[in-house]
Amino acid sequence: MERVSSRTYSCNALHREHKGEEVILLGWVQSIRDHGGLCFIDLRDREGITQLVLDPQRFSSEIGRLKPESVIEIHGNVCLRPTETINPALPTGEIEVTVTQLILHNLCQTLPFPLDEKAENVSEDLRLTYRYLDLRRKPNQDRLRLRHRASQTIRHYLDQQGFFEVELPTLFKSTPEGAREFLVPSRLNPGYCYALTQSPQQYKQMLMVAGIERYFSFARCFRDEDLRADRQPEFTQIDLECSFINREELYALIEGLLATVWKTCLGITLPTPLQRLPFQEAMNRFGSDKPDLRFGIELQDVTEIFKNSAFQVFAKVAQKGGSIKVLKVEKFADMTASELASLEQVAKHHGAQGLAFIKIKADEWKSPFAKFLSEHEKQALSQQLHVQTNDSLFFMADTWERACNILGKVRLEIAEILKRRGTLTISDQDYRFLWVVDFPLLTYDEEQKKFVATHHPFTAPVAKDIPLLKTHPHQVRGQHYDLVLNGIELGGGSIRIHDPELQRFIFEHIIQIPHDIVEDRFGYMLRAFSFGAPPHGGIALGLDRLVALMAGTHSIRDVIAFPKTQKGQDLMSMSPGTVTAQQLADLGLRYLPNVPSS
RNA sequence: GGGGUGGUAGUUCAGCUGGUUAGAACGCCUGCCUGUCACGCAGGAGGUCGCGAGUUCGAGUCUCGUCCAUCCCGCCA
Repeated sequence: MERVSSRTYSCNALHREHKGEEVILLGWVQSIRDHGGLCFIDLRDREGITQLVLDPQRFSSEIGRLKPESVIEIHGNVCLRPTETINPALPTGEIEVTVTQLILHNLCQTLPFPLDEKAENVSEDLRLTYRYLDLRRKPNQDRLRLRHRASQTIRHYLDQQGFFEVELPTLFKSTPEGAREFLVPSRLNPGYCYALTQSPQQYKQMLMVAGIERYFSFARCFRDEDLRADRQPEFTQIDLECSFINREELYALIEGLLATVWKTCLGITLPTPLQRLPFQEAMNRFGSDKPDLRFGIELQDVTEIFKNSAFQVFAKVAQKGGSIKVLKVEKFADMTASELASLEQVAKHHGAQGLAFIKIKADEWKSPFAKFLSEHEKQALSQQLHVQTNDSLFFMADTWERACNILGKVRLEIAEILKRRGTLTISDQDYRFLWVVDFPLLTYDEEQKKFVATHHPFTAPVAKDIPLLKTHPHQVRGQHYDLVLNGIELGGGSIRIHDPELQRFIFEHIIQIPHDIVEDRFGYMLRAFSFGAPPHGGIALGLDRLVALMAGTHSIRDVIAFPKTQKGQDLMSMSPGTVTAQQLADLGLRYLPNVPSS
């Protein structure tokens, strides 16, 4: 292979002012158009495309071998194109480079899949196997470029705000309360394991005790759970923590961050401050703790109306302290059987027995349970929901939480249907941020028969609710906040507990972790909090999700250079891979007999 | 752990109630072509129908199992 010459321009740089210049370009062959007596090559690099013109006689051997996506170096002269052949679609469309020398640096084999727009339809596993090829495509290049720009903007902003970027360990210890973890056996400590950090939560709190005051990092986080389009086993969080901060200050800080990123990367001015919604209200109105506010169709509560209904399904729920929630969809009485079926499927998918509905027609209310509806109930519904002819109503009767949740999913599916019908338009460019606040500090776990932390056990209770901890723990609100955008949770955080006595009380008496286990896992934290711990709080934002939303894609795989499949594999490098018996022996490990090994 | 969808040429797909030699487009190969930029024209090669059983005179098509991918539920403090 010949030596690479110094590149004089990128493939997006040359214009008519460069006419006559001798240039050296390097890049990939995007396309070859050989006309017999004249040959064009589109040369592409990261920045753009330049058209090359070659004399096929002079370069016959090279052109004969050349294939798309080969890497070449050319020396040549910038020429103006004949006026009628200017390509206005190309920034370099006024010129072309007449090639005097062509060096083939790397020949490309026949591609396993096309790299043009058709690649969008190619199966993802094939594209992931050849990820280095898929990443050459402009949409993917643009997404990584956007991710870079967002990261740099965030770094700069946080630096301006007085944050230190500190790298924290990813080898930590197991904290089994949270997500399933990746374990890393310790060779030097046989029988002991590290766990890869689910988040650097405990370390960053220690930084606050250490007097760093303001910390951030792009934290790699690891969770060994089943994957989704918006979940990877390893992902990146914008992780930050501040001392001497209250919730209001933190909201303002993050709102400033988002506004800066949106302005810099998308050219969009975000209106701030962002909307806030208490958890209870979010559930009651949207059936979700991460509501999509780009459309209305809100839930309403009609429990009272059905307290004494002849419709036993509803009456029983109402009498037992459950809730009956309803969605009114205007001008939807003409829903098709398949539209109704898809809504029922969503409801059942999330654990409902069925989906009760009423179609409001001019002459009557059509519903499978119409015969149970009294005139009084109809009137009450009409009045409360402002029902009009051709509206449809969807009901869910269950515990408050389940009724809200399921109808919330139905609400999202209704939006999808209305979008398909063309009666609802939801733009990807419509960014509806909100803070969801006032979460309950504790959630009762039916399986474990005890309270668990709604978010994590370090979350501080709202100060005036602290007395309720002993008497009415479920009423205690946490100083937690979730940041939500268009129905997607971007992240969450809280003001933390910095009082060792309160922290110990919550560990041992509220979430009932035995004393010795508390000492083993969290003893160092409690000790640290007794050596002058500042009040502190923070947040972690999912960088992958953030960039995915900015890029207008719903899959975070699109904004991660080398994502893993749903089984957690990297199809390109074929990881995870097997290890030798010797490697296992070094760690003091052995697979069980039924596990295949190399 | 559970449910849905998909797997046919290099790629994307078609292939009807089971029935001759499994097709199309793009890509690939060969030849021709001096203004293309989705170049054009002519010709050609290319298939273990994911894998394994089964039903059948006969299976790409039906059944069962299995593998892979993907979407979702559980899970993700």
